[in-house]
Amino acid sequence: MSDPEKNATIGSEAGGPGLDFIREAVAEDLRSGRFAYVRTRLPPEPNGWMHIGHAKAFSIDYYVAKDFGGTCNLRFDDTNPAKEDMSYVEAIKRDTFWLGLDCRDRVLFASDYYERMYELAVKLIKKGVAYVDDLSAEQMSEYRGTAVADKNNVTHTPPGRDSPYRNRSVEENLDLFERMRAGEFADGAKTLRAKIDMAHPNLVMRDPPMYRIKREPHYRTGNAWCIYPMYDFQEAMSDAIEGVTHSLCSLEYEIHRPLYDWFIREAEVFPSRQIEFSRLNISHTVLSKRWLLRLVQDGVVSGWDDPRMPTIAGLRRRGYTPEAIRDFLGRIGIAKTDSLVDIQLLEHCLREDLNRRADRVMAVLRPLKLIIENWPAGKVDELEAVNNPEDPSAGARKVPFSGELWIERDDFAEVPPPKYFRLFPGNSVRLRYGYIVTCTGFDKDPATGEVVAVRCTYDPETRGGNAPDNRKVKGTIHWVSAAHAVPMEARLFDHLFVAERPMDVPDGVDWVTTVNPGSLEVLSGYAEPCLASAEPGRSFQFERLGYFCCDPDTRPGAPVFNRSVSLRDTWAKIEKKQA
RNA sequence: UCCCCGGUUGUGUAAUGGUAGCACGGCAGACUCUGGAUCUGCUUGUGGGGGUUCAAAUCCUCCCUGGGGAACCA
Repeated sequence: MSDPEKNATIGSEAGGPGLDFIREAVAEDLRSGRFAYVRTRLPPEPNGWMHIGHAKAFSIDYYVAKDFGGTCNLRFDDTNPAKEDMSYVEAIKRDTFWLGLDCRDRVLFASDYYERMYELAVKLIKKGVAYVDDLSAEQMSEYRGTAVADKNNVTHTPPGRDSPYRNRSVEENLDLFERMRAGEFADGAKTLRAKIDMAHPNLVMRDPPMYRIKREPHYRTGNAWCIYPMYDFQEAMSDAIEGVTHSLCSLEYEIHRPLYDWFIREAEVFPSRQIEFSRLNISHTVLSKRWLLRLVQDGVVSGWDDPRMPTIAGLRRRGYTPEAIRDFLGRIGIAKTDSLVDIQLLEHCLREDLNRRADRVMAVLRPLKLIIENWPAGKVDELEAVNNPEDPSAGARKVPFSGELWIERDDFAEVPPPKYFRLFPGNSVRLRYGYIVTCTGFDKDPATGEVVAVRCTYDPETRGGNAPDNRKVKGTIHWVSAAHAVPMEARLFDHLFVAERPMDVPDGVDWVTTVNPGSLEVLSGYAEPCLASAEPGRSFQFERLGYFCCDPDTRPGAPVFNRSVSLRDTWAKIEKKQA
């Protein structure tokens, strides 16, 4: 790595109006000389799957460093062996890099600093600002005090009480801490605590624990340690060890900042600066490891990578691109207000990205037979279709056309509603890239009354969809030649929750039960021949229907597609208004 | 007021004492071989009251209101 100081830039665009408050603070720190360079870190705990909320936090860290010519570490905060695992490390790395946050050369682990942190803890003991306590967890909690509501519902925080072990001598504390490490005491029997102020109005500052005894094999250090640092001490020390200038985190840690600063001051280490921002909330979904875990465990979704999940793995499987996600994260901004971002913005970003890049194809999701009565028996026409009108370099392809086609059930109406300009008896539509046809009638199942086939005649002069007589045909519908169609499965998704804020449920209602029952719909349809060989992960636009991504469940000859997002559907709006 | 942090159109964000702007959504129209895309227009906002000032979203003050805060989790 080159000298970071040489790379520090305030940047022409960095420093003026329009900067978010974090970049503003960073620019000021560079200007004032508080820091000579910028270094941030992504601090995941490897205990679960990464979701788009993490992606927001990560990209703030990553791009703040990048914008100021600094560096960004990917540091795993792995100090709770009970929950952590190497598989999560790999999953988080994969998702982070996939998003384009490339910290490949700077992957670090807090667990590599255990020895150094231990030494720093000893330093605090020697300074007389840390002590070994024998209180149990329950006792400690009771001694620290708690916020209580009085009869007027005003909460108060009475001062806490000193532990009887608070005034042990430095020598005794040193000895005890060493023996904690050596494994002489049972789990939970002792803790190392910072000696701050048991009457502090901020509960976090009332002699918080720094180390606990926990005999649990660690996924990286095995049984080398039986004591593990707690978050506040670990975070401050890890940041210092790495020379992190700006330790960016979400608002929930705001109240921990005084403690973060206290540890830095007392340990006399590199003075990282913690800055907090609000975490991401998105409407109609939940963004919390614990809640997402619940959805997986209860079988509400098929797994962490279910396409309805807001996890990175889920979004990827759904068909989200890194570009779309990054665009979204850029648009929502950075602030300290509690916000709820409309999921429509995320969907908009995907549409915009895929519109530029996805090849168009034709597929029918709810098939209805269309019979062209005057089509020469056995004739097959090869018609040329444009792959992507937004991208001429995508070229064109041939699509087979014959006398029996599949069309969308929605594209025929026995009795047309107002402003309907698709197929109905007597009306003409254009078959996309094909011919203009006129509806002559339809067949009904005598028993059920269901329309089973639509009949029409075609105009041979209109090959390719052009009308030589310049007549106006309002509707253009998509189709698939029945004889050439590839059967396929389409999975349609709706919001995971109907409610904007799924967690806001009345007392006594379990939020999990409010999952949108219509969030998954599986259809059997037909696609044009080129989709027979679609590769998992590839995205297409099914004309007039939406963007679809080929799912890993795809088997040879049996493609499966996930609808990533629908197209904007003006007709659906009109229909809704009419209803 | 136990402590901390917030409150700008429906949503998210900008304006750093000097024209309240942008994006998404919504609505209307143009165009179109996707009722797609694209383009144009429109609408609506500084939580409230006082104060300082020529001038306040911005500074002061009181009130209202939302979030966070006791873990041997991070």
